[in-house]
Amino acid sequence: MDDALRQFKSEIFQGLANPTRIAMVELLRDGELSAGQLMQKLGLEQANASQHLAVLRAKQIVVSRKAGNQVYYSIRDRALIEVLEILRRYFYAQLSTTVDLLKQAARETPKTRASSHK
Amino acid sequence: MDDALRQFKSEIFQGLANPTRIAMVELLRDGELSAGQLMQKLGLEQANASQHLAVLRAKQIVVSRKAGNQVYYSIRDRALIEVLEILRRYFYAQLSTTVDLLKQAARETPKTRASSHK
DNA sequence: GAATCATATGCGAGTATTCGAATATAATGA
DNA sequence: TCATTATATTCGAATACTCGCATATGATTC
Repeated sequence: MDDALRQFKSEIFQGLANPTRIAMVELLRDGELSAGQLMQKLGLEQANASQHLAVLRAKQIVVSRKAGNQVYYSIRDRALIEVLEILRRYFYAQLSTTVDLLKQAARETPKTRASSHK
Repeated sequence: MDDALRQFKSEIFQGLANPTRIAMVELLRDGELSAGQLMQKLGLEQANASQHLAVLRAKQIVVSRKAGNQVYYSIRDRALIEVLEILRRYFYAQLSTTVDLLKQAARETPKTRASSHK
């Protein structure tokens, strides 16, 4: 039954494993938006936006609500926002580590900058 | 520069978008393990384990430490454990919602169980 | 009903992932 | 040096993803 959980997690991750879809989820952070609004805000082809939304739906990341002519999307669970937030902090932690390493490398080999790493 | 962050996030997600790799990260939760230990605990082909570990390395999810003959892996940042933990809670929340829906459906159509949802 | 707007789906090409089998490398010990 | 152990890399086939283009569906308005 643990397998089911890992399967579930990996599908969530797969759903989020694309920058466009992450942008969509981030835009939905503060409330629902229609497919058209998402498409416009992200400058996507209509079909492409719809395909990405289909993935997010399939992976249970968003839910959709039909209102007349259009379809409104919202995040199914705030937990996912929390996940993105953790990764944001992680990113900056990583970033400063990297910057520190670069600074250190620069100090150790001050003559040439950018000593190509293979 | 927000694009870079989304790119980064999506790569992390891509790295975790596979049940085997999730299992690896979970096994590393309590400390480092060698490639061989991971392979054995998960019953993987040696090459396959190594490939998955390469992905986890490439996506900056784990770090490796060589000790003599073998290579020990550990999680680069506890944040990732936290992410998995959030998804675990999310999973059970989803699960009970689903169970509730099924119970409700069963109550509404008590004669036949499993009215195939297409 | 016809025209239109919002969204979804199907198709095909290009690219990326995943796996097992085979091979390569690197450290250890005889 | 040779053999052995631990790990990594390469290759090829199968599968999956992503995109643009074309087409389909569904609601609204005339």
